[in-house]
Amino acid sequence: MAKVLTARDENYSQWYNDLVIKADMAENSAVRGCMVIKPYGYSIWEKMQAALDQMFKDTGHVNAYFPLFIPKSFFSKEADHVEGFAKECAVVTHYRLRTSEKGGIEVDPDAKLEEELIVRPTSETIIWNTYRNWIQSYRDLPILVNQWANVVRWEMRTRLFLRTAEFLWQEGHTAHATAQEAMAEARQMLEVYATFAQEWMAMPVIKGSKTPTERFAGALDTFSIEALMQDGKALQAGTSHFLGQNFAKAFDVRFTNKQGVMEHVWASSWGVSTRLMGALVMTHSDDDGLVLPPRLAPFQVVIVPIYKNDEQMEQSRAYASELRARLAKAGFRVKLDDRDTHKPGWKFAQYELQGVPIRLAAGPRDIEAQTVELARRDTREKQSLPIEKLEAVVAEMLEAIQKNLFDKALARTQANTTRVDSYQEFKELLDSKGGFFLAHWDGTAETEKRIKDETKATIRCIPFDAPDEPGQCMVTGQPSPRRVLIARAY
RNA sequence: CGGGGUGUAGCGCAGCCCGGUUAGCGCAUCUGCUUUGGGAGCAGAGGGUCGUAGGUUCGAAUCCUGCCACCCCGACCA
Repeated sequence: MAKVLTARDENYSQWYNDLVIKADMAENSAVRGCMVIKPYGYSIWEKMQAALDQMFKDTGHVNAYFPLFIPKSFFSKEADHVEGFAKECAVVTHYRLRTSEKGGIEVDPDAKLEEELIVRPTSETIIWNTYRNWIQSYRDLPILVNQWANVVRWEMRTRLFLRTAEFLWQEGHTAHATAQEAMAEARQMLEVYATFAQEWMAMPVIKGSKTPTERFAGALDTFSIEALMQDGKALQAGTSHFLGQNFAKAFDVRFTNKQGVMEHVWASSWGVSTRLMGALVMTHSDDDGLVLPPRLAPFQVVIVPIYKNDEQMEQSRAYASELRARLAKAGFRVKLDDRDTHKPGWKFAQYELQGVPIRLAAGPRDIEAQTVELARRDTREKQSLPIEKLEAVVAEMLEAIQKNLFDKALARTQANTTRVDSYQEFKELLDSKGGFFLAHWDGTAETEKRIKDETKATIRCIPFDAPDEPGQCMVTGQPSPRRVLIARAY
């Protein structure tokens, strides 16, 4: 088969770029740093959205929508927050164009905005400014709102899905009467993300707390799920934040508690973005293309009819069409590709590139024997299946694929997680093997910075499940209560 | 923003150093015939302001200057 992708071990990032484009997920647009998400890619994103949205609803959240534009003054109200985002904000300064004397159009200098508007890089400020009007009493709490939206962060260097100037995401913003409640919310939503990553994306993750330097701008505590990609680099797949009373104080959001005392509200926020698409690609796919977990695949099964002439074409199409109807009726997402404009071999390769979990092929031999050829994407196994077993085998196999993908990714993550006790050993293994490292750290920002400057690796998180294990910092020898997760990251 | 590179058909490239017929190749597209169980073959066809503006020259894709765009490597980041 003709290779259309760069092999992973030849050039991993080239492989990723090729794959996203060849699988028809997304492409670069006329706007620098912004991508076009194509229908196939968007369909995967819709599957993610649907699953997450249901999980949000199941945990008591409701959706709302806040403006794309944020008055500049809002940003300056929370010092850490403004500093965190100032360098990557797009700003709207004018509201009108006019015809230029030289032909074409130009910005009308007379249409300058009184107050410039920031295109949201995140919505804490506009939302907390709004919450002020919604909250007077403890009876108004909690507020559990999520929004699905686009945000803009003017990045220097971009990559499809992994880092784009504009991206799609959801951001949850909650308001609570107590710190405990807000913290519990942040922790709960991280669990939701971990469950989604593992059960839907088949992507194992490590849950933990960020160090103070890696914290979200304006948060008191940031939690994340970290996944290990096939090239040995970590990817932060979701975050939640305990915001304390920072935004409530900045926007003067207070409530009267049960004792009749005025208090500032406690907050959390949490989000995942289209970056999950990149994580999905880099977790399971191979040199022949995308490999999708069945629960997120736009099509779980694709059927390709085989024929040599018009008569056979009609027969194979009818046969395949029946199979399609049976599978659809059984509740599977199934596509019949009976186009006569492409040959079977081309279709096989294309659907492998697009990661369809199961492919069925049916031709004269199958009609004769009442069978169908079934091929599974993850293991490349093929078998001839009597059609009476179709629904049962497909159901079983989709579950097997979903499980196999997770098991393989988990085994890979575990095999590439190394406990190290010396800084020298860490540096050597980081270059030769990569992956996650569990090491002792003295808890200081200085040591953290030194590791980052010298190795480009960062402390990804302090894992929740790290056991108490007193030791000595691998860099300074100072005491450390437990190991932290370190890796080079996207 | 620093360093490097590239702009030629929808995509990928050659041609440029050393200026000179009608700018070429692969893939893709279109037509016809043969094909169709792993990315088909043959024959034919269409498609170009050579990034852009100026300059040098009898003559510029080719030489010179400015500008623009994009890519790669750094610093920053979900």
